[in-house]
Amino acid sequence: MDGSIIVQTDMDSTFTVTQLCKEFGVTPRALRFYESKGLLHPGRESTRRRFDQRDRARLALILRGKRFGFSLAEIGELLDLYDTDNSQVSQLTRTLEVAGRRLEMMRMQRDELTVAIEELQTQMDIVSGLLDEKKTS
Amino acid sequence: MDGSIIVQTDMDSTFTVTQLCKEFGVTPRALRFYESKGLLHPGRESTRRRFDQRDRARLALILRGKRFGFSLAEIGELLDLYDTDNSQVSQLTRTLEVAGRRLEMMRMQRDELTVAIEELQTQMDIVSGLLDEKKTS
DNA sequence: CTAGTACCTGACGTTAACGTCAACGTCAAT
DNA sequence: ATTGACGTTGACGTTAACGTCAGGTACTAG
Repeated sequence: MDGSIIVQTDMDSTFTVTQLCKEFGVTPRALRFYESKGLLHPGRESTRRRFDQRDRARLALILRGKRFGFSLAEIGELLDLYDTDNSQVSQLTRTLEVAGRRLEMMRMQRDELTVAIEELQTQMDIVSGLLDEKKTS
Repeated sequence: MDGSIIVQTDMDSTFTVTQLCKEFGVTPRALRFYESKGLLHPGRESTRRRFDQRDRARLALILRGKRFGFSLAEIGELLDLYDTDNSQVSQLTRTLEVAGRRLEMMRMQRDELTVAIEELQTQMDIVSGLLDEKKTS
């Protein structure tokens, strides 16, 4: 023996479905769905999926993108841009374009939401007033 | 003088599909959909729909509700509450409950959106910086 | 009688992002 | 040999709020 406790030949980390699921709080179905959409490209270890660091990173980006409200299609596009060549000016520019549009939409959404919140609050105040009258009568 | 210009026997107004559609900017399909969901109850004039003031008012409420992000199901519930007896304390209370929950959700949504906006802005700034470096090199 | 216009009723299609089976494969442990 | 844990591939189901036909009716104008 070469005297070492051989625990893992590849500590270089590769993950199983459930590992990633637990870590990111998603379902296996979701991972498979992302793969089917070309967002992830796990290898196989005799039928079973094996995700490497790159996939892990991509998954993180996917979930972050979702939080931003990007659709999976948009996320896919952005991931592809990252892949091709991160340093190309045109790619970065494109990324900024897409992100910029999303940002604009998010701001609009937020503003509309703010207006709606205020309106609803007003409505509720009115009803609340009515209710008080009823009670004190 | 009551010798007035008699223009319409029923100025008491009843509307046709297209009239309401134009006024509120919705499609006939939408009106029929709302009816199928029990949100509107137009009468018939030999197959054709006739909407009265009450329906018109309900439609207005429906659309307002949508702006607030209520689902049609929730809107239906609220409309029913209005119908049964608008003055009953319990109904008003229920209305406030439902609206309160919605308001809470809207605020959460807005807050999350705000965070996401800031994050995305940060990301963009970073990428933007990268881009500048590339250009000035 | 014939257009034309407005309207009607089904009923299937759409979109996103998975959920939910069913049926089967792999591998370590018993 | 068998049980379990874990995983796999289809493939159809779900939800909301309508869109989009196809094919028929009702009534007015000419």
